[in-house]
Amino acid sequence: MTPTADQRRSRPTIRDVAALSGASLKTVSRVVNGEPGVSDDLAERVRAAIAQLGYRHNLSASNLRRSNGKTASIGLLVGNIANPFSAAVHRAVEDVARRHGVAVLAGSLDEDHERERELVAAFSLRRVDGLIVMPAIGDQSYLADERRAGTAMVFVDRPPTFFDADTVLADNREGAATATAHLADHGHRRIAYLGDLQLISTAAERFQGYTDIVIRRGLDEHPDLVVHDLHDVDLAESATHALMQLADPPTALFCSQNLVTIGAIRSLRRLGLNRETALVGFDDFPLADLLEPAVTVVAQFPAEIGRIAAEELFRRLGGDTTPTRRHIVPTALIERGSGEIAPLG
Amino acid sequence: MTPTADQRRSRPTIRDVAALSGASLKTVSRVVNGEPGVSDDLAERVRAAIAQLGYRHNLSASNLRRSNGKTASIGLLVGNIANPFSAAVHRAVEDVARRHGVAVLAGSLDEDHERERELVAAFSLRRVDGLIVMPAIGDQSYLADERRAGTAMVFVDRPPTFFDADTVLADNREGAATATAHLADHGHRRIAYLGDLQLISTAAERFQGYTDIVIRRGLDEHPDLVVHDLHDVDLAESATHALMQLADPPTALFCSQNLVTIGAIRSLRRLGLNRETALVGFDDFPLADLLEPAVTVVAQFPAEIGRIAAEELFRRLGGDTTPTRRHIVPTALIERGSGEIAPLG
DNA sequence: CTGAAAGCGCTTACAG
DNA sequence: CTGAAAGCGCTTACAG
Repeated sequence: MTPTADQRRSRPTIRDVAALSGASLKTVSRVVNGEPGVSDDLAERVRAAIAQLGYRHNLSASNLRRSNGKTASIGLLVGNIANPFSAAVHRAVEDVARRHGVAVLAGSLDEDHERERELVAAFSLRRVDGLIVMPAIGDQSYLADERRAGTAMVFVDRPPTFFDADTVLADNREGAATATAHLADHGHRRIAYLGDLQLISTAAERFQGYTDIVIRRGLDEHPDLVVHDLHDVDLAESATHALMQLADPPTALFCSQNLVTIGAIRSLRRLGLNRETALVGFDDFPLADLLEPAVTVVAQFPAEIGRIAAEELFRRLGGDTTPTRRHIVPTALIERGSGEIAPLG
Repeated sequence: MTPTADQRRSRPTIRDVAALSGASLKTVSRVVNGEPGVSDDLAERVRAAIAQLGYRHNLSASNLRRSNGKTASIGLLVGNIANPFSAAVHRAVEDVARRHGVAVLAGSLDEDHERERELVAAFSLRRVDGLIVMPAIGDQSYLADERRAGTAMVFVDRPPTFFDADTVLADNREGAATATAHLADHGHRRIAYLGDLQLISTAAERFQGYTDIVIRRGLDEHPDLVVHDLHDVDLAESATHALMQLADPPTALFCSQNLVTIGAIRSLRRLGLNRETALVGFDDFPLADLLEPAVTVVAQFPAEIGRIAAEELFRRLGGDTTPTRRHIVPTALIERGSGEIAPLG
């Protein structure tokens, strides 16, 4: 006896289903794809064979011949999958993709341009229909080939460099201005800026927003009050420590990013200054309301950013060829206490 | 003039590369796959053509004919991609997969068994080589077909039900016992248990660990001290509130899960009891050290769990057919303050 | 309503 | 070292 499909370890194919049900390949294909024009009787026999064999359609093989060639999968490139902002974007993208029957491949860039190119290549090899990219520092002109091949693309959180594509951004400059103005409104004139790598566009935008208010309100300007390139908690903590040792220390801090905010809080705690130094952070974080004082932040809405980006991508995949768009998602100031501390004296 | 490959919008194929370089399909295939036996000269011409055309290998087509049939992609199913525990597992899996040149498809289950089946089907359709699953409540016997078809599988965080497969778990029972014993060591006899859905195996294990110590140490046993089925922050908060209104309230709380811990803390804060009620949480969380009091926890190591699971999966994909294994990853008590509060009086 | 032949982009199994 | 033919699992484009 020759082995039948379900005795072998390999997967049953459409051929096995055809043999068992006594239908042709094409008829099985029709049933599997829900195409009309198969008698109820035959369709039922085919379905029974599918169930009996545990047949599972091969999407890749199907796509190879199919004219539209969609793989029903998209790629998502974020800073770091384990980071709450990226994770919230990811979840929102997943939810939209799911409604479209599309699977999501995801990868972390760790601010590494080489890694970005590798991941794009890896996803391209797998013929993703589209890409949602939170780009690393570096330019995106290399994506031209990819787009020419028909891959849809949307950028999130940061705009692409030397490349034009749909982009969904938080209102970084405005949000930072709001944070800084809020501190000024509470009487602060020496407001420090603690920011991430200057090469990151969001950091640059947030610094602009801070500067806008410093100039407009005539606040104290001093090079010591501005610290850039704080990319992790430890750097932020020591920078804050140094800042508070100045002869004339700031009375308020604007922290342009999550990890910076946490580093600054650690430092203020250690110095016992957390109840007298005002602080506003850019980007909300879990438990910000349970710290003492609770932390005032400019919240971004990563889930909203992810959702819009995914919808934009599917609009493009649906054939929309209108000019490139840029969505700006507003931020919101959440007053919790740390930003409402008045300057001493 | 007929359009050439790079003028059309579609992707160039191996055929276009062959035509441009003057080599045969097979030779181009050899170069693309790094197979030996191509003269330097020809290989160089092929590479030049690839670069000029922006040719990108089609992994699906390649796999269709290839004997091993590997898609170099795996699927990861977690509770919720946006949850820190799941996200940490995901990142660890990504890092291992990356070293193997494998891409990761990920999806969230939201404790929904139907969703689990849908995602497995969606990933199966895409012929993932393996699956790493943090299963939802419900049984996993439906995976038998999938495994017969050759898909490797590893379970994380929770064991599969009615299905045997490699599994990587935290030491839930032991960790919960350690937490409870720690509270007893600090003089507590009325220790409440606040837990997640009893149907979740980790919750059941943790309750066992709590019970082990209650019995061994002869601690107070009262039905009011045990609250199950707290699946979110709000439920945990109100359950804690009710607990503290008892005629004889607990002097210490063991919170068997992250969100429960946070809900309990919110409640204690609101009641002004956070500095006099001892609390140990299962599973660490960001900023636990910055709360007041800082939160003592039994830490799990999700990155470690994810890494071991991924390595296990690749071991199986590499052909290992030894019997199913179960890895237990130890937990660690981190004393930060909340767990070291002595009972009043 | 049903199916036989050709072909998607690639690799296998050969032959030179 | 190099390549022509057949075939992977499916769909397209036809024909009945």
